[in-house]
Amino acid sequence: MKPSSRKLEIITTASTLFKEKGYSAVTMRDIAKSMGIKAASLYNHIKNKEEILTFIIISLAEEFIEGLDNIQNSNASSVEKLKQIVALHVDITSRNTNGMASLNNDWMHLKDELDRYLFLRVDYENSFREIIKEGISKNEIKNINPDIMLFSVLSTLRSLYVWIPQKEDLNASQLASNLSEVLLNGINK
Amino acid sequence: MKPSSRKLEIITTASTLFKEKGYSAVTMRDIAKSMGIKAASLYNHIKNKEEILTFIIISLAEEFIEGLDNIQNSNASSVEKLKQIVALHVDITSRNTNGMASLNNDWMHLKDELDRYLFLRVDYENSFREIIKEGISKNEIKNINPDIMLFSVLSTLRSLYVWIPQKEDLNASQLASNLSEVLLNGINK
DNA sequence: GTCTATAACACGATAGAC
DNA sequence: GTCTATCGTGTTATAGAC
Repeated sequence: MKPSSRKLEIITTASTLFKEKGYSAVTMRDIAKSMGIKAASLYNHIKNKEEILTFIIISLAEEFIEGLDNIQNSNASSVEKLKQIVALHVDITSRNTNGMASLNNDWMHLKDELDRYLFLRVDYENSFREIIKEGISKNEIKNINPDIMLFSVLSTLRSLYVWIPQKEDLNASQLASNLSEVLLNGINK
Repeated sequence: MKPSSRKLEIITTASTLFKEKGYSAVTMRDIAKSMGIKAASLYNHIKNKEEILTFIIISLAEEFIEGLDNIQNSNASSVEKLKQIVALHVDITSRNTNGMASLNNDWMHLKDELDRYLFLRVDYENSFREIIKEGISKNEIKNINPDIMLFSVLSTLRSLYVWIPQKEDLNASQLASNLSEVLLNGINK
């Protein structure tokens, strides 16, 4: 999908508002007011409110799937793959913190594309889990319940959108390497 | 605050719905329908919709503050304190996963008590950060940016409400000890 | 304590002028 | 491409009967 520039403007404006108040609490009038136009004018560029949310969420979800596929098909070690996943999340989130809020919190308001989103999410988690399991069997990663490790790491990565805007002094590669250290080796000395 | 049993019933019913769709997307009619009564009847027990959200969030926030105070004032080592914080989150979240969803996602819709909530949250994060810094100075914890460690651990703990209902086979103490291991010592072998 | 009825307003979306 | 005007519906909350 290649939206026109005006449509993109609507989407980015909406993303900012969705992050602040959540999809349901943001009205078409809110979005229009932020752009200095009337709500009715929005419908010359988009079909309805849902289309805005769908675009934000699905395009991000696809970016994650594509990134993980590339990592999975590389020859790197399991630990190296995990570091690349951390970098992937830092990269995508840095470029679109507002959209990441909707991906995390507003997906349940999807209609037409809800099933596809859920499929992509399960697919992503399964691939991630496989990399962890592969690391366990290759003796690179501790033999703890893989679900607990997946949950712990993924929870942190999914929360990056809250934290990155508050820490603009750290650049992406510094953040990714520090975060990899903490997630892989813990905080205990 | 000691709500009547009927009021508590409204609050727990609302919590379930708030977790599924978020505060803004849940109507008074939805809550009433779940209880088998009409929306107007709710107002015999509560002042308005906001009061429900306020009760859910503030009582949980106070529970966390009280728990962290107890941990902070103990004589345990820094690492031991961190393990106790993990157990605190597992405990509170296990007893009220629905309410934790609102605490995490719907706090911005508070009105009268928004400032107090924000104060409690900053207070909690500051106390948590102090325990980490104390651990660094006592050479118990790695000398990495404390904010990154705080963010990483707290993000995982705050996401427990999503995960605990899916893993009912693990009891609280097992989960807390496994999670402490992963958060403190990482997943790398 | 619950009901019906309704006030007062906000919502998403459309029609048609410019 | 934006506007004004408006439709049809959904929303919180209240009034008053039972």
